Amino acid sequence: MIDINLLRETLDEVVKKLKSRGYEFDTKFFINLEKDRKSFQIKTQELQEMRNQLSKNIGVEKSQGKNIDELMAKVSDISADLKKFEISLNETQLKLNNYLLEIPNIPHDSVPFGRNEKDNVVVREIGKKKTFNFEVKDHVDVASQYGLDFDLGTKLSGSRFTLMRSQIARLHRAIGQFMLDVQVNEHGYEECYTPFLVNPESLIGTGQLPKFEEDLFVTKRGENDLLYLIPTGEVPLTNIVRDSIQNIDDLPIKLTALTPCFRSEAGSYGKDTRGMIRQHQFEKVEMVQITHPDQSYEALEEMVRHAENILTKLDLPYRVVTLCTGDMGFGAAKTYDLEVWLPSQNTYREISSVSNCESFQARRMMARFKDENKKNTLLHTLNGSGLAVGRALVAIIENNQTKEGTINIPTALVPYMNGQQVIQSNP
RNA sequence: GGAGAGCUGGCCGAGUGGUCGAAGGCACUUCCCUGCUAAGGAAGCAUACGGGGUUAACCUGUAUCGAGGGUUCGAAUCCCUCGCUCUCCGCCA
Repeated sequence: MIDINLLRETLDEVVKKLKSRGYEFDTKFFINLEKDRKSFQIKTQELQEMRNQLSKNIGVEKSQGKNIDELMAKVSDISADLKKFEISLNETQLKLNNYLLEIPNIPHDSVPFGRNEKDNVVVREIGKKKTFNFEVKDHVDVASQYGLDFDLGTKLSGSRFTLMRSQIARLHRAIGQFMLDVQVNEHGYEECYTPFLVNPESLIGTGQLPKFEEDLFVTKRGENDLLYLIPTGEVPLTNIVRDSIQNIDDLPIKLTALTPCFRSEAGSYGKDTRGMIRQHQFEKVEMVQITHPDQSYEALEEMVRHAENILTKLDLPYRVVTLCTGDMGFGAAKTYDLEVWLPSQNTYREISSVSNCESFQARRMMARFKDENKKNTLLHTLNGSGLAVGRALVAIIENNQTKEGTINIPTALVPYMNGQQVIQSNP
């Protein structure tokens, strides 16, 4: 949620910035609503003040034995009047709030302008793309013989679900464990195990609700008792600080978790239908940092390095891109994507996304800290993948395939594979 | 799933219809006193939002005693619904 005071004070500027990311702000709607809100609120509070004062007088005069009928009648009138204004005020504030909840974050000034992913800016390309002296296969063709099974995934659940078994299941587990260990042991994140089902408040806090409900899987107990499957570990990790006032000395708070992620991907029916690039369920190691507002952009760069470190250790070629204004996610002020090289597609594909949400989520969550002057101030929240496990598996399979159809296991993962170095038919 | 108890400010804890945003204590901050062992004294100390303003510091108002409704001139206090916590029984990994 963006700061309503920014809208009140610098409306034109905010509207312009939102437009740069493709959001049309309804200025007229907002101004009218805000005008209503103000008049209703002033009137309501005025009447409340009168009522409180007169009611107080009733108590006093009653104890003095005076006749209070006239006063009571008067307050009664005020209360009736007040009720109307209270209802109007509530309705207006609800409307205003609902509108605010659906406005995306304001892009940081350093974010390049652009309309879509074509306008993203490559920051750096790291690692040598391997050359193959044979025709490369994609991960589906390489790994089906080792336990990657899409048919059974479909049988059990439907499209975009995968069953992994034997060596591929093992490798998949190894990747997740390895990534989590690096984030905890080398980068200083606190390891967390989180709920995978969360309440609507949490999803409003991080920005998935109310606007993107169709992307979520929902579970139902009673009619109004909903829990959602987390679309990313960002949700439980970031919401740890919801409705809290943190101590400045505890900042930054660095959290990580290996969690499954569930996405209904409602708007992506035609995309990536083959293989496990785009699944309804996948695992991801998430990094979250809760920082002082002055430090969030340093933290952003640091988190990109933390994600890069994983790719480097896995010996995977990748590039870092800065997302342009038009391609950023809802809550982000600035985002870097890490894209890993996939030889079968002869292209880079997203494997990590690291964002600074500034105070956007913190405002929704009322996540604050006592600043240098003892004033409650909104925190900044950042999140990033470190990394997506399923896509890392794809990248490893494809980049490390051999002419013989075996898969070399990256050195960093060998200890997690009980010393195994190659995936092959009879290990 | 059954039975019972409870939910008040950072914490403990008073308050059962009227001047209560809420006694008292602890913790914390500043100051005073004291030559010193967690000694004494004074003051301050919740959050959100609104209005005004010389727009960081000030003045003022409103709301908030788990949440939401209701009764009432007036609700922390009475009624209803829901949520959460704890105890006992059952069940279970």
